[in-house]
Amino acid sequence: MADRQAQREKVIQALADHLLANGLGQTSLRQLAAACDTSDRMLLYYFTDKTEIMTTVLGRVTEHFSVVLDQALPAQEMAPHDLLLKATALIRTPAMRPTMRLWLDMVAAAAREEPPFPAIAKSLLHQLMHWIEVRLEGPSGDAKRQRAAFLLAVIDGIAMFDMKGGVAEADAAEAALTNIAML
Amino acid sequence: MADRQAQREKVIQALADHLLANGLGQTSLRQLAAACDTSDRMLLYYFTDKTEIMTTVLGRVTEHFSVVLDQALPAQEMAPHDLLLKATALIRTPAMRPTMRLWLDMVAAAAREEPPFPAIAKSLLHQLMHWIEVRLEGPSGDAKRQRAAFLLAVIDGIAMFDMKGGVAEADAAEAALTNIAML
DNA sequence: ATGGGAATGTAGCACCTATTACAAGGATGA
DNA sequence: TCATCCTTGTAATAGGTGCTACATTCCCAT
Repeated sequence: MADRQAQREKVIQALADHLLANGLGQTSLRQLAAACDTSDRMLLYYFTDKTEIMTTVLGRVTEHFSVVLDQALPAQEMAPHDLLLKATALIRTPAMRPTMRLWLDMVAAAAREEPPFPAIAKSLLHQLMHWIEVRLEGPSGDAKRQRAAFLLAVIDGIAMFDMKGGVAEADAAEAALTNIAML
Repeated sequence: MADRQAQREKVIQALADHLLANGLGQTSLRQLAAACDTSDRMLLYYFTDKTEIMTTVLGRVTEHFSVVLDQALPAQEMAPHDLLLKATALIRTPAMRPTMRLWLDMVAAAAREEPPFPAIAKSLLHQLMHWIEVRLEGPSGDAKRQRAAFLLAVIDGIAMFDMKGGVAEADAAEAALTNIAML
């Protein structure tokens, strides 16, 4: 019998992949179990709760998300405009789509005050804000935080177009970015 | 017995309110029935399907949404900057919050390719684009469409902050709007 | 080899889901 | 008055949900 801790680790990875591929819609214990080739019984042996499963797996996903973002764009200050273009292009990458879709699912659940999603969403939001602030040139302070929030809104808004089936609108908004100036 | 058509109409209204108040999370037939003071049995007498219930009610909600938007801001051309400020303030109104939350739920469901949401989301997206283009000064064409898409991305992105529990970030992004210039 | 504990399977619980079959109420036209 | 049809209730279907009780198998230390 492979020892419990190792098995649990494999399950977390498999479930992370499953959530990325299928979103928060197909998450009954039986479906999750099928996705990682075990039984619902065993899932509740590795974890105490369905809640613990979800928080653990989603925690893993968001960790990975942060790492990917950090590696994709060096943590080096740049002009707002450059950051806007690069971050938007990065986040609209096909490889990023599953992650963004899952992120959207989580935000929706958070907006509906469904634990544990509000906490997860807020935490990831702060991480994203930090990711931007680190890469944004200029002195820290309220002004920088405001610019960062604006950039994140734009990037997120454009990514959201893709989720709505509005690829054309996303392309259009991205094209418009070249004509934006931030004072 | 109040005639079927009239009763059906009342039910649609009550369910629209219920969805606005509770999102797409609490939508079992029994819950819907309780929300409009009838029985699940009767819901399936007024409508053929749960799907028909949802499409009808959500259609009503989006219709109402469009009307509210049209009435809140006169259909008159203005500078991009003005439109951006006014639309953002409008959409962040507390009264708008239920609608935005439901809209978010629908986008999430659409992203997960769950019928009938992709169609609904795309349609509403086009309505919003049109709403902006009508109010945006300057000649029509690709350039205008791009600016409109950008504006919608910003507005939506800021509204999304509120959904994530990031009121502070939404405020910050809104404050940053005064320093944005569109060429 | 054997006892003990960890790992896993089987079966079931009580509850929820959309939907339907059947029957009964109630009004309405003949 | 009676037959008919529109409306509504009751109850059941077949399946899904998170979770648990019990039993079994398996490995490892003694």
